[in-house]
Amino acid sequence: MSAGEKAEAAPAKPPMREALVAAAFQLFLERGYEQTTVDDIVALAGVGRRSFFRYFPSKEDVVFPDHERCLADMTAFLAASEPDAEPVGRVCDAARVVLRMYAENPTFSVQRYRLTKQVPGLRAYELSVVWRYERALAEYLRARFAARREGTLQADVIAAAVVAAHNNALRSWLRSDGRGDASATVDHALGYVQSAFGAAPPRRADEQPDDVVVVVSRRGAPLWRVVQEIETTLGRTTD
Amino acid sequence: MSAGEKAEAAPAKPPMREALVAAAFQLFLERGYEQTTVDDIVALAGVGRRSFFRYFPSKEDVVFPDHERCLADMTAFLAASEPDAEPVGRVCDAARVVLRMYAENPTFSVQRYRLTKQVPGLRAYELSVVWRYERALAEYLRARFAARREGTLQADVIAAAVVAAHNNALRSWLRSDGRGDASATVDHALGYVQSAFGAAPPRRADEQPDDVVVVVSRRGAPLWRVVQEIETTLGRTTD
DNA sequence: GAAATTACTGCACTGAGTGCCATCAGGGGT
DNA sequence: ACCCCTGATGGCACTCAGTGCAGTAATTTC
Repeated sequence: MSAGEKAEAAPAKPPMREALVAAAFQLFLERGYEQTTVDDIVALAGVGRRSFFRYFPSKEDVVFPDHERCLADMTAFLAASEPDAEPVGRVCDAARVVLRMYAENPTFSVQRYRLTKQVPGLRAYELSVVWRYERALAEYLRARFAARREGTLQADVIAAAVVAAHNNALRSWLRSDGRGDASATVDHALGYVQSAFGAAPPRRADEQPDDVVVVVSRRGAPLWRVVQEIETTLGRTTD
Repeated sequence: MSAGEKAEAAPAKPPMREALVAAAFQLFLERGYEQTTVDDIVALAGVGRRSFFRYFPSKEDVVFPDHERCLADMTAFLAASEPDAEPVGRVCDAARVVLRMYAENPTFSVQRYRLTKQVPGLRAYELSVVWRYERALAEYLRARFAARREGTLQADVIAAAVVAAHNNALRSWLRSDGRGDASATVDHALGYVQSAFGAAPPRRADEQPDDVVVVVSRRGAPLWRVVQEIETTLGRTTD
């Protein structure tokens, strides 16, 4: 109302949207999500109730105001991939696009994390948001794996693993109130996925592609230990 | 519906619950989920509206009437694991517990699949159901991986991969109207996950624990191929 | 300056979900 | 038989999210 903003930076971005988000979070933080009605929000923002649902299809959407744009960004990022790019590494980079969105507003992301952590309805909504990211990754991988026999299976599994690793790192960062290094955390988590699915981290041109690795194992050790050994042996060479 | 079961197996299961599910699905199938109100359902079932919400906390829950029990079954299955069981194989078996629930009622599962596929609200609800399964698997793995450095990360990623593989196989089976072999499909999908994360099939006691295995690999091959090679070399000895 | 387009508001309505109380069945105990 | 207690049910009124429709103000366009 009283803010005399000059309309020049954003291409006619409606300030009402931001006002609604601000009013909503103010109320959510001071009395909780479920104790806040949409009428409360629009009353604080000084707008009509109908306008709220013009900008946000549901009450939950106001908690994730930028995910629609972020999903579009990620999809565009994947669509802009070079056709010979390494697929697993590419979807890992796509996950980093999402992480950047979170890292841009640490305080907002932490507030939202606390909210979604304790409101079951918001957790469920977040799942549907994350699911759309996962589907976008899986669709990209399916297209790239079309030639493989188990292409869609591998695509779905790898997409799920990438999202899980991303979320694990993201939550760990959010739990630290956004103080740690988000990029490093997520890089590490995605490195694990890449090592598991053999997305060979891009090998330098000067390396010998025909190197031979010899692994010796007692059969008494569980297989997963052997595999871990091999993973570190093979994976560490370039990391 | 017409089966005149003697009340001896189940401990006094309320028939009202079944009646509500039957009435709900009848209406959902003939006019669609969103075109059916709770009042319609209770009118057809001949019960009071309040009773519906006594048995199902929300309208969505009537579509997944047995998932609560199934989740309890799966949790119990994991809790009953022997402490030295191979963790990844164990969560794969837990996923098979869920699959069995679907396979018990193929026609019902297929009907529900068609419904959830085209109703966004139900898809979102299914995500929250699946998420609880995934969390149960992840919690089990976290406990088993407590000693590892990256235990929680590995647990989350593996749980997500198992769920993704299970869902991929399950959907493939549902898309075939429940005609194919659900177990074989899911076994194959879970085999991929096990090969990626190195879950060893249980080894017999009469084997030599001190055998030595040598694996040779060109570095040019993707890691997952190497892992597959190792898995067959080590795993085939007992399977 | 009129017309058209757009952004916003108000109002009434549907439908999900909840709290409260009345009712009715069965089971013991006396 | 009687009463009491408990648990399952039904009925009602209420809140609140979300929608359709109509009306109004602001901005653009000719």
